[in-house]
Amino acid sequence: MENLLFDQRKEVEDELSRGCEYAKQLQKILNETGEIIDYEDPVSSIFAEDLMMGILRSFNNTLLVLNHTHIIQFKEVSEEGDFLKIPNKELDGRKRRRSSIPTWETKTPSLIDDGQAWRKYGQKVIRNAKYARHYYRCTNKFDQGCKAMKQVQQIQENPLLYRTTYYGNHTCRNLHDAETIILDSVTPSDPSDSSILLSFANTNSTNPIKNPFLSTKLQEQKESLPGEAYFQSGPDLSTHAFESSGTAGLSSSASLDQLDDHEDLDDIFAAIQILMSE
DNA sequence: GGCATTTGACCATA
DNA sequence: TATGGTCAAATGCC
Ligand SMILES: [Zn+2]
Repeated sequence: MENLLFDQRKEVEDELSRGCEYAKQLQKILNETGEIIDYEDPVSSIFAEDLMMGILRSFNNTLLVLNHTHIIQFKEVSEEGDFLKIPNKELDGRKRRRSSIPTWETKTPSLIDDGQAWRKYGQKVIRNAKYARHYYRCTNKFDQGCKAMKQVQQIQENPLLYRTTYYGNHTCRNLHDAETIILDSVTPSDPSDSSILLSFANTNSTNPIKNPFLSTKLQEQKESLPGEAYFQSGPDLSTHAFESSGTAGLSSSASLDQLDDHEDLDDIFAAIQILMSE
């Protein structure tokens, strides 16, 4: 028992350290000090995206270890074809990107507050699907022109499972309390001191981080998405989830040509530019 | 009043 | 023309 806790703690610490490293590197890239990113250079593009995925994955894994009742699978959505494709016509301008390629999706046994402000704008019964699909857009769509969207759909009952598909990235900022995530630049001094130096500074001290999947708070849904946010999972299940989520790893060797169609990078860089211009 | 959700109508696309 | 995505009026919540 004691050992198990110890092992888990080790895993948690490793994941946190890794996430911290990713975040630091990413911060280095995004830092106000320089426009290091060459927006035309696909290599640095991939690098930035990989770092982001690394961060998310590390925090995800941490969550799995800490609370194995949550099973979250990340799926990096490359153009696997399962999804709606961009109309193959000559792009007819860069404006109307109706249904574009999702940036990523997760499957969770419960609805998760990803820390963003979403506004529901539709709900649709999907043919051949048992459960309706729910459409959300960022609350700041109009005041800040944020194009982030997501769709949530229950995909099975027992075990309860929801799929959340994200489209685009947030270009909005939380004006009121700009929740800037500032990584403590202090070097991880003493490894024997088990306190991991992953500190997030925050202008206001109420809510530490608004990071997807760190919060376990259940919200939304009243009637349509049946509540019953209750589930159980055996220990093996969580272990499996942990392994499977680790399989992907960082693949910065992803073929470059694949990314050509990856318009979503535009959105990422739009967000970065906004971040840097402030 | 100001914002969020609900829900049928409307629209774009294949 | 069927399906999925979005709009917007009605409604609800604080
Ligand atoms: Zn946003």
